Amino acid sequence: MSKIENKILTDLVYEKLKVMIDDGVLIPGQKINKLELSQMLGVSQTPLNDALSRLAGEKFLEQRSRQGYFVRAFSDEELVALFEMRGALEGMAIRLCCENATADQIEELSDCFEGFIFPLNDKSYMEYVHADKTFHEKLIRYSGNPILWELSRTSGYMIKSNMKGLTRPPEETYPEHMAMIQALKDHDGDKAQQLMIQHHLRSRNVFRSKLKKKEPNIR
Amino acid sequence: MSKIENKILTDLVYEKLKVMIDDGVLIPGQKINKLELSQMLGVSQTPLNDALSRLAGEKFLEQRSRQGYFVRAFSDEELVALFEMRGALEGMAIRLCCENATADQIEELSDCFEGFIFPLNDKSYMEYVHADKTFHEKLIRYSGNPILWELSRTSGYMIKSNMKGLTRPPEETYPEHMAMIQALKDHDGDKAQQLMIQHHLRSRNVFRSKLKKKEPNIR
DNA sequence: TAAATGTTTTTTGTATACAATATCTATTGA
DNA sequence: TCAATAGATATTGTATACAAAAAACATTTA
Repeated sequence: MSKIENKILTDLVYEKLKVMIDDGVLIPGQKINKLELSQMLGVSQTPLNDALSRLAGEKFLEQRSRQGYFVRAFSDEELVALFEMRGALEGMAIRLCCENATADQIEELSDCFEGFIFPLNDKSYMEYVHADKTFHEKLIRYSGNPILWELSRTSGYMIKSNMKGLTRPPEETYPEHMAMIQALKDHDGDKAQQLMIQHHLRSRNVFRSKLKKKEPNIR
Repeated sequence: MSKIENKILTDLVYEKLKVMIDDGVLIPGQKINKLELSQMLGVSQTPLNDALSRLAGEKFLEQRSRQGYFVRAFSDEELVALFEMRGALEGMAIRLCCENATADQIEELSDCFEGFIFPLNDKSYMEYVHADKTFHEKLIRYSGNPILWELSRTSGYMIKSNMKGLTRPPEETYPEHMAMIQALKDHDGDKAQQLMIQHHLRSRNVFRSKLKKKEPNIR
């Protein structure tokens, strides 16, 4: 039997704000006007403050002394760092999946990318975006590591790096995903981890090359 | 010229609480009495609340609806997960060090474990504990990844897993550290990452074997 | 015009009050 | 003696008020 929900206002505000960030109602870099926002949500400033602090702890927001809260924006340099982090975490996740995931779960992961025929049309492109997201999410869930799972749901880092669309075209990433799925089926943790790390480092390189083009002008 | 500090009360409370958790004044599992604590610190409940929320976001505390805040305690299962996470993150850190760290920085990393002669006496054992901590910390700093660096300073996961003493004896970990340092000097990122992951997974196994001994009784 | 100064407005950060809820304690009945 | 209930106490969660600081605006001066 499911528990009766008896949530606290703070939690409701917290969840609402997270959705607002996810939906782009609150834009990266934007200043949060506490008074305005609390009136908009129909709550006092106290539960809003609590929610804002928590979101700052989770890196969705940034607090600047005496200036208030701002929606966290990631520089190109930080985006590079973000993909390195994801490579690390998801690399470990897929390794653990090789050890812990059931046959059914591996089947499910494999099914994510079933039936794509290239070149993709607009509809199947959208489906690929979705497949990509669920694949990486399920990997974490089936890794059996509760900390990774918690991080993926509550860390602004993980969620924000997942938000923007694809960084590389499906033609490029599809074979990489296939190779990972093969490694999963072979229960080859070392191989799978290597592949996942490479997968994310290649995405990182997209941002890093952007960065390098800028730098010379600054010097 | 250094800026004049004009910190907010919330931040001071936040930092104080972090020290209190680190020093064991606040014990894992313990309930936080807000009224008592606010009086102890000589502040009102508002800045305390903000600090508590932030610390919950960073996973130092846990908030249970209508019961308040508790110092976060990690089960054996979560400790296993924690070391898997550290393996992932520090594995990436050492890989990046192979790419980005300067010769001086690699020298500095190597120096951490200079001059240990086995068997260690009480004094040199303590020095080894310290060396271990600084080695892993510097790796993250010299990786050039600002997100990893931020995480290592503000994530309850990272800090808490670092708090307890050594999980394995120096005799066992010393050669592992030496191998990593060699890989660093060779700028062999793949190798270094592999070694680091194995290093932490072995520590994980210490907790995992504890877990397995318990399980059969539950069934 | 543009920079510097002074004034007003807005917004933050903090304290405090209070109602709702949980926890503890005492009492009753089996 | 123990469990169940009712009452008292403590603690949380929320609203509100207000001082201090920042931001915006207007005014003066070069």
